[in-house]
Amino acid sequence: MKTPQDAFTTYLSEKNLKMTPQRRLILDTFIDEKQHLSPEELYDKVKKVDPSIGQATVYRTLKLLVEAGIVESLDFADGVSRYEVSWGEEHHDHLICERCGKNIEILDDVIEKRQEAIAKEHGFTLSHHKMYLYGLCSKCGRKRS
Amino acid sequence: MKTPQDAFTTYLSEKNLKMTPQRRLILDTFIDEKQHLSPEELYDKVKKVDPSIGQATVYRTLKLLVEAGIVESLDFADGVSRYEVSWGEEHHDHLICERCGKNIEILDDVIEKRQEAIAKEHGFTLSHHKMYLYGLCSKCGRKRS
DNA sequence: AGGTGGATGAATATGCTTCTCAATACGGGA
DNA sequence: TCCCGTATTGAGAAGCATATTCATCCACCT
Ligand SMILES: [Mn+2]
Ligand SMILES: [Mn+2]
Ligand SMILES: [Zn+2]
Ligand SMILES: [Zn+2]
Repeated sequence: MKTPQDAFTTYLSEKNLKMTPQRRLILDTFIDEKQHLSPEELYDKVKKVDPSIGQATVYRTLKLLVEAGIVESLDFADGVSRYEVSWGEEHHDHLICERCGKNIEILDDVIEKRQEAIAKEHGFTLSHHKMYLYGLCSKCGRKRS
Repeated sequence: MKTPQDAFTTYLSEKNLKMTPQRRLILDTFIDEKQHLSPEELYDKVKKVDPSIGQATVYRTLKLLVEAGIVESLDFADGVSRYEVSWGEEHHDHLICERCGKNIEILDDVIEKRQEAIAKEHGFTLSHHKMYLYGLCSKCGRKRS
């Protein structure tokens, strides 16, 4: 499978857009950080390599990466949007501790199949879904204040 | 079971807060509209009855209603927060058409049980979850542009 | 009546995200 | 190589939903 970088280059040229040093740096930095990053956090990382970069460019590039199907946007309901590199990765959902923020990636075939079935029952063609499970992890559950 | 209004009154007095005409009007209006309302939409409805009401009061009251467990906040990824009255209603999730906005409430026992099981496997105590299925409804799917 | 604490509306502030704009970089053709 | 059109960029301003501030108001108790 193509690397995310190659996929991005391909996507850009298809749209008559250009691969630039800034875009390359932003994607490379994102891939290095295997995390659920907010635009601001990614901007901070990128600035360490190229302090002249503007945060508008980070927002714009994230938008492009989502359109290109290389990155997915997440929603942990913590006030900022978050992203993760999804290219070449298996789909998964998230189990989140509301106290400490611990975040576990989960995947359940039974659920995924039922989601498809439910959509079909209603005549829908499913394009994607979001599922977030919120609760307390074992550590935080014990010392519940 | 208590009505949402009674539940709200109870909650307020427990917290040494007061039931006011504004709060009563906001909840009554919300209950009349069996919809997924945004704060702005609710504000517009309420203003028709009492034009002197402030939108800060709508935001504040919605927050209280969520805390009281009478209302739930939703996230349809359309740029605004949305709410629905959940008191006395069965939990459900949503199936959303990305083209026309059609919104179907769904509930699947298999999924709900698996969610609990997954959380347990990871030592989590689940407090709640969000699940949104996005796609195209039968109408919009046919005339795909 | 006077006092106390919550509630309110208008205005202002906040925080994340997007847009505007002038300057710059790039790439293909003369 | 120079020219030209287009895409890109960074800085700052603007948008937009939501939260907060603050002076006033009101309900209730003594
Ligand atoms: Mn899933
Ligand atoms: Mn559910
Ligand atoms: Zn935890
Ligand atoms: Zn539709």
